[in-house]
Formats: sequence, structure tokens, C-alpha cells
Amino acid sequence: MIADIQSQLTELLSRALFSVAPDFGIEVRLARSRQEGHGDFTSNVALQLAKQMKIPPRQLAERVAAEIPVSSLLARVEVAGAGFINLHLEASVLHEVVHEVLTRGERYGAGVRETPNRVLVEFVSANPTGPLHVGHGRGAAYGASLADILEFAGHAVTREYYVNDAGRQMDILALSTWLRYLDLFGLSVHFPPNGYRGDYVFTMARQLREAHGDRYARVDPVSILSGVPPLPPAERGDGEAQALRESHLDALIDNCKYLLADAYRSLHDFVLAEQLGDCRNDLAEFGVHFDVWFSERSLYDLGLVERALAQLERAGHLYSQDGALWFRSTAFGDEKDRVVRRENGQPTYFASDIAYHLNKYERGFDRIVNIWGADHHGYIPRVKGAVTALGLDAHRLDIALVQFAVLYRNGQKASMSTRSGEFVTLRALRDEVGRDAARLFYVLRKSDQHLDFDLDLAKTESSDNPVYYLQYAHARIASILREWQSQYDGEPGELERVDCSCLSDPAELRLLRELMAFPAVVDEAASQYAPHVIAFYLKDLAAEFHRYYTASRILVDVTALREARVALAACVRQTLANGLRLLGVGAPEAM
RNA sequence: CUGCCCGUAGCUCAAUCGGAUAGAGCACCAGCCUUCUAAGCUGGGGGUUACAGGUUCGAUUCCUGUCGGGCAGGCCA
Repeated sequence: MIADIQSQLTELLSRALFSVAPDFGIEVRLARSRQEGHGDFTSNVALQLAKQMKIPPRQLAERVAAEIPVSSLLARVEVAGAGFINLHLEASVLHEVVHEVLTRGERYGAGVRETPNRVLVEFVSANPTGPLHVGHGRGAAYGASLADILEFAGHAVTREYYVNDAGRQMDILALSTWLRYLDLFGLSVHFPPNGYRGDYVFTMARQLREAHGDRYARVDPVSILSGVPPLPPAERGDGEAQALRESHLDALIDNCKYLLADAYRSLHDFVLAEQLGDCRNDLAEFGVHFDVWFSERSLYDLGLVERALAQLERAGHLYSQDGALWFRSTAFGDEKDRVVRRENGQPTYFASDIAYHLNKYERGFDRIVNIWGADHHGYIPRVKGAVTALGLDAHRLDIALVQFAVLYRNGQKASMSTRSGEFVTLRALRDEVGRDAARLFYVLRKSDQHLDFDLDLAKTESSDNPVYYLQYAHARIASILREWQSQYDGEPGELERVDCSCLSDPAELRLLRELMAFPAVVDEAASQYAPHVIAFYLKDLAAEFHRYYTASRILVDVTALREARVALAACVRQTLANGLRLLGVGAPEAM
């Protein structure tokens, strides 16, 4: 209905333009006016066409404006500035917004699409080798909001977490846990410097003992080190020393696998299940849920990695060199070719990622959205190149980069403790500032901008804190509605039938305009992949309401006016609630 | 060294495929509660949109260069 208004007006303007300039068909685009006094919608067609039509823009605008058909929607049309055509809506159109918001309720702002796109949103996808940190938190908040926004905008969304359960990192974690576990049985082995050293590894070791007793401890500690190259001195930081430490670690992993034999797989799976379970709980408490947990290992188990490579091979995009197998990604704009199978026969991470993307396409999505940390930006050309090489349309793949978040406490950086090099965990952040503040702060900035996360501000219980500012507006209205029900026997269910034509105060009309914009805001947030657009809109809406509340009493004596104002307030509450839900932030009834 | 991203008020950030007088919040100053939640509101000062060119009716937005910041340049993931 409301979305219709804009398209109806666009149609009116298109017809006017056609009668003035039938030979200059350009698409008419209406924009919401940025400034009060410039009407509700504005068009710059006259400015765009003036030159090629050789008519002064202002004059052209006048001629187009004069041809706009009479409509009950429009109060007036005026030409302003350099040649803008401003459309002013009839107040009755604004009044209808109230009915619209209240009848649609939780669905107000939602898009209806005849043919919804099937969209896959893959996000977080952190290695399950330790707790999520605040960097993952931003990806989680952004991805979850984006997925909700796309869904609300009318698409069919699948939320997916890609589990890197096949790689060396998981082996390192399994080994680390095993060594800590052996420690519990008095079987001490020097812990490798590049193993996982976090407290959670000790915890898992104890859990492993509780669950499986000494099943993995029936080994000779000497055999663990057999054939393992010695470590270089700790103070050596050169490349050769690093390489020695890596091969030391790899040798330990090999021995672990050899000594445990079949039991290694269950150790690996135990560690994986623990970490994934922890991650899932963490995210669930953050209000972030997934439809699919996609296993990297399954790509190997089902032969999909080999199949993808074979497909590239057939298409002539692979070649052998130096004993390795390479993908000719330079043919697709990458700066160098990339190895897909190492000299030792092992496929690279990139190889499984190619298979993963092929699989995404084969599942039939219209759009595929990858949300990555910005440090992966160099990875984009090779993935898009691989997709193209597989004969797929790379334009259906969108990669949204999320920049790092830096925490500040007392004006000082706090995101990384400099001594241990460990990141602050997402869980610690949630414990400190709460879920709502964390979710909102993460999406308050454009995702591809660095984020300064002010912990002190997030914890402030005042209007300085945007979380409270938004929630307070919602709670305030909820309180008014309760008061209205108890003092005036108000029936919320009746509000959608209230006659709102008495709403004529400029502040009321501003609120109605703001409410009317919400569907377009959702649409913009969806098409731009920009949850922050919702956040900024909500701040504007809340501010408009707080202003109105301070200036005008809602529960006045005159029944008709009181009911109209209550209905208006109820619309603001509903719209705030809908927007907050898209951001994963609670909308409290009372504060 | 090369590539990508970013430079907007003192600070943190917006700005609808290039639009009208570049907007908010914080901080600073001055005000508003006997009335539906003051976790709120009103007013004020604050800008050469890093810099220099270019494209055009019009540039924070597009192009080139300079300066400054971030990230990336593995047979790691």
C-alpha cells in the first residue's frame, strides 16, 4: 500500500515526462526528500534531461510539472532550486499510514516479492579451535542482522556456518588437548610453543578424561617424541626457526595419529564437538542462529573436492608445476596463480573452498553472500576466478567484508591483551555490556569501516547510550499504552480503526512521514547489505518521538484526538519494535 | 616495493545509483520536570569534506596525482 504510493507517483511523473519529451525515455526515479520544505518526494529528471533537450532545466521542470495528472495523492507539485520537481502528499495519505502500520503489525515494513530470491548468507565460519573473539562478534552481529533484513525484505534466506573441520588447525587443537590430557595422567611432554595454549584446552582435557577415562593415555611418553625434530631456542624468531617449530608440531601430530590409530578420529571429533557446541551456545546467547552447519570434511568425504578439481581440469584451467597442481587464476584477474594440490598430494584449503562454492551454486541459490573479515580481501579474486572458471556466474556471489572492531576502555585500546596476544572473547564482551548493546554497537557503523567500540559508553545507563535511547522510546510508548488502557479503557485492538484525520500538528505529520519511510529503509538496507541504515533510521524515529512527547500531551481529554495520538504512538512503538528485531536488540515494555 | 580499502566538526560517525543550505551523537555553554517514564527535550558556537588538479548545470560521492592510516601479498586457514 505505502510502497504503492511511491510507484504510483513515479508512474504519474513518467506519464508527464512522456507527454513533454516522448523521445527522451529515461527511467524516472523518485527520491524521498531529504529536507523539510522540499515535499515528500523529489525528482531530478528535468536536470538530467535539460542538456540533451536543450531546454533550461527550470523551464523543463515547469513543463513536466504542469503535465502531472491530477491525483488524490498529491496536495501540490512545485518546482524548486535548479530544477527539482517536489511532490507534496495530501495529508490524508499520511493519515492512512496509521492504519497501514497497525494492521500489518509485526510485518509492517516487510517486503512482498512475487518471486523471492533464494539467498544464502554464510557468516562467522570461525575455525572451531577456540572461543569466538570480538572480531567474530562483529561478523556474527552483521551477518545475523543482514540475514534477518533480507528475509524481512521478502527473500528466502538460509543462514550457514562453514565449519573448517578438515584442516591442520583442528589437528593442532586435538594434539594440544591430548598433551594436556596426558599431563593429567602424569605423562608429561613438553608443550609445543605453537600449540593452542588457552585455558579452554585444559578444560577439554579434563572433560576428555571424565568422558573416556584413560582410553587415550595408554601410550609411552617416549614414543610421542620419537623422530620429532628438536625445537630451536625460544629467542630465535627468524623464518628458519619458525619452520622448524612447524615441522616439530607436524611430527607430534603424526605421532599422535600413529599412536592412537583408530582412536585419533574420536579424539578429533570429541574436540570438534566440544568447540562447535561452545560456539553454537555462544552465538545462540547472542541471538545468532544458523540453519546449516556445513562441514568442510563432508566435501572430502563425498568426493566433492576431487570432483571440483576434475571439472576445472576438464575446462583446462589447471596445470602442473614444481610437483604441485595449480589453478590458473591469473586468467581471471588474480595477481598470481594458486596451488590447489600440494607437492605432497594434499589439496589446499583453496581447493575445498572451490568445491564449497560449487556446492553453493548447485544448491540453487539466486544470491550467495559471503561475509568475511576484511583481512581476507586478497582472497576474493581467486574465489571469484574459480567460480567463473567453473562456468558459474560470479555476479551472483557477493562478498561483504567486515572490518575489525577495536574495543576501547577509558579511552584505551582493550581488544587485545598485549602480553598473551589473546583476543577478548565475545562471551566476555557480552558479559560486560550485555547482548543488546553488543548487537547494536556492532551494526552502528558501516560494515566496511573500522569500528571503535566504546565499552564505557555501551555500559552507560543514559541517553548517551544509543541502546537506551532507542529502548527508552519503546518503553515510554508501552507505558503510555498501559496508562491509556487503565485510565480510558483503551482497546489496543481497536486502534487500527481510529480516524486520524485530526492529526495536523507539524510534529505529527513529521512522525507520519518518518513512519511511512520505513519500508523503503528496509529495502535500502537489504539492497545495500547495510544494517546500519536501520539503526540510523531508528535513532531518527526515536528522536522524532521524544521531541513530540515532550512538546505534546498524548492522553488528552478530547476523545477523538486522544485516540488518534495513541494510535500514532502505537505505530511508532510497532515500527521501533520491528526495526530493533532486525538488529537483534530487545524492545522492552518497561525500563 | 605492489594491490585493495579508508581520510568529513575537538571525538565517534551519517549523507538515498552525482543533487538543493554537508547532518546526528558526544564534549562545551545556556535553559526545561506539580501533568502520559527527565534513561527525555529546547537553544548556541563549531567545516576549505586530508591536499592539488580534472570531468559537468551540479562533486563528500566519479577520474589522476601527492600526503597520511589500515589490511593483504604462503604449497597457512
